Amino acid sequence: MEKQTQSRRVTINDVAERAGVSYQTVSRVLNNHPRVAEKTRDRVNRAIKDLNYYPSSAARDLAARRSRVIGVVTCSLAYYGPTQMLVNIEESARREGYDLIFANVTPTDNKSMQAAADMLRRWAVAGVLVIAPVKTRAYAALLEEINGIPCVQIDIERGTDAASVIFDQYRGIQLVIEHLVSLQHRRIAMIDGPEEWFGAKARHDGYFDAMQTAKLRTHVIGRGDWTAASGYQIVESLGADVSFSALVVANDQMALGAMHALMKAGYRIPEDVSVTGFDDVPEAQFFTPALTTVRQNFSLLGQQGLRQLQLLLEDRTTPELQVIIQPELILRASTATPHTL
Amino acid sequence: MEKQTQSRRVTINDVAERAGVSYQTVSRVLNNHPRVAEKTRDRVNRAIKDLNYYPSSAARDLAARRSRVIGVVTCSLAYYGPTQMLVNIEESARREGYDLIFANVTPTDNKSMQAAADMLRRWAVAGVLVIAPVKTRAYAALLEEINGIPCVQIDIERGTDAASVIFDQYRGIQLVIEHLVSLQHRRIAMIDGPEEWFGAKARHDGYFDAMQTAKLRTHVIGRGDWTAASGYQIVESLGADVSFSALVVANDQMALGAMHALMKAGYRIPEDVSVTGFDDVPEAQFFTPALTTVRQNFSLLGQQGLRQLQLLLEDRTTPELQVIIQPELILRASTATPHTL
DNA sequence: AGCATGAATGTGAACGCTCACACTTGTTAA
DNA sequence: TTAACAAGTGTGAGCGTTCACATTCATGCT
Repeated sequence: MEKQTQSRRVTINDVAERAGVSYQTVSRVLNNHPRVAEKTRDRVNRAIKDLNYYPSSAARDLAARRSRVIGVVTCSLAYYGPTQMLVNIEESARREGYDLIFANVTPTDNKSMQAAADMLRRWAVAGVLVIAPVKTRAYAALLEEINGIPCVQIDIERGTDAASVIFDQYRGIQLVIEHLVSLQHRRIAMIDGPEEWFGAKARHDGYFDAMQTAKLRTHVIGRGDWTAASGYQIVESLGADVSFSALVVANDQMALGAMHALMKAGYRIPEDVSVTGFDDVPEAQFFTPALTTVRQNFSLLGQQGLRQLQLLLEDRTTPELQVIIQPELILRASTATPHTL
Repeated sequence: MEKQTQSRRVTINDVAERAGVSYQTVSRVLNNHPRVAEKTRDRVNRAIKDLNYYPSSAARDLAARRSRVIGVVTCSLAYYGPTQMLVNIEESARREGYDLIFANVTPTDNKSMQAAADMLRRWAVAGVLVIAPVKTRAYAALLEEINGIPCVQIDIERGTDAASVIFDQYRGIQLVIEHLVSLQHRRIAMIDGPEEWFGAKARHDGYFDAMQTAKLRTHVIGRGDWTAASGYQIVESLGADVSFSALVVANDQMALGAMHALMKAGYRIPEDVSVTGFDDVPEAQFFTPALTTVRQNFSLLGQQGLRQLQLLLEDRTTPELQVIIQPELILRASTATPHTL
């Protein structure tokens, strides 16, 4: 590795000169073109190493009129789910040789959406992955704005007529209800998540339909905002009116808050009330008591998201429009047959 | 907004033609050059809107030989801290008009570091923010590799001789010890975080020095890996040997696990044992009992990180090399004067 | 021997922008 | 009156690549 005398950038021409070939041959080596003699290839790679050369992505994208950048639009990175999605998408993308440019948006903020769309257009990204767990006008505007750019939506409404990857959260809650029913629970209440979230809707619907199948009365005691605080408040506001033996909560954090409030009110878990969560955050196992919950495979989600996008990029057509990933019920200590029986 | 007949990209020339000016004038408008007549500016902006024009960032960066992209290198996005840092950095960067390209690395994995360095060089980023809470050879290699690119390190060793922003975690733990001492605790034990993490070291040192100041014996009962599981195991492995009235845990998750194990062994918190955490994750308030912990201002961290970087970009010199952000003690229900007194 | 074939390499132009400079005006000061 | 200046605008070149095509050279076939 030589030091450069000037701070001028090392270009493909410098490499070509050193290797004694034309710039085009260097370009071929860079792009793994098959018709380069082994010997030449070695010589070029040698020169690249020696000069400490890095191809300019900006120049490549400009000249090739296509980019190797994927845009990721996320929201609500404060929550467990979206963060996991981002990390796993990044991993998949890097493995496939894409760079990631990323924008975090506020689902209700048109400004942030416009900024994200601007960025995606300016960089002429090859494709976009939008994590859109919420239904808002701002999201619709974003999708409209990037119309024409291959796009896969993550964690969106089931049945959406667009390339997407989702978890089967509806089924996830059904697994929970089936489990509780098998434990002899008959009075099963629920705490919903925020109305605008697709996931909250799916979990709600799963509860309703499973309860109907089991011929049980539904009882939604409140709607939280995913935070432990809201779960706590909903249970606390119930006062002495805990007329259920099991409480199905739409996510782990709210379940934590709910358990906290139940125990404060003198209820034992699971002896008096069983509680379940959703997401299986890493801490759930160590809540008191350890939480029965539903696990989602984020790694698979990331992979599938990128795969869908690549299919779109290749032949502009997807075999399955919506990939649905099945969740897994995780049994722990917060559920049991009620003692009142 | 007109539809284009061809899918050819709208360029600066198209805008120029429509506005009846030269491309250079359009460029001036794009870059807010002062010497453009108001009327001309309006006409150009009009044309931009009409044609739905987005300047090509790739072309701009190439021509200008400088980029408006900032690279962010993160690690351990599974944890609360790094995620918060990323989100807040993104917000600050966007506000200042930078785009963010991002790479998540594994601190021990040289491959991932090399991939990150590659990306940063290929994009000729204006600057880099490295979240480096761990001391590893791979990180050192990364910093070496991007030598020459303005770089601010986040959450790094105190006293490091490089532009950086950190939390005063040493002081944070001291606040905890002072609090416990004021509650009459004398046998205060600690659970450390993983050895390679700067934060774990700072928290450990803060404990040692504060205990010495209070003339108390130190007692480290174990070293966890930040997970609730490890906190649980450390306390569980103690068996009946709980010879302390207060347990200072290096983060909230491990504190959760520790509390779980303590309660399972029949100890009441805080009556028998006080427990404290660190980070103030959103759930900490709803642990059972609510956790006394230390809060860190991530928003400020993001702002300061970007500000440091901008100073580096502007005059290549920083007034203060290391910005230190003070933490805040959050008192909750997991600490009290011990009943044994 | 002559010629098509394919592998390996080279050449000019283009991608969409910014930079440095040059050019037109109209206004001000000597 | 005339130079000097500043405001506003335009022109040529170049950033570091890839693309389409052209060229060279060895090889095998008739």
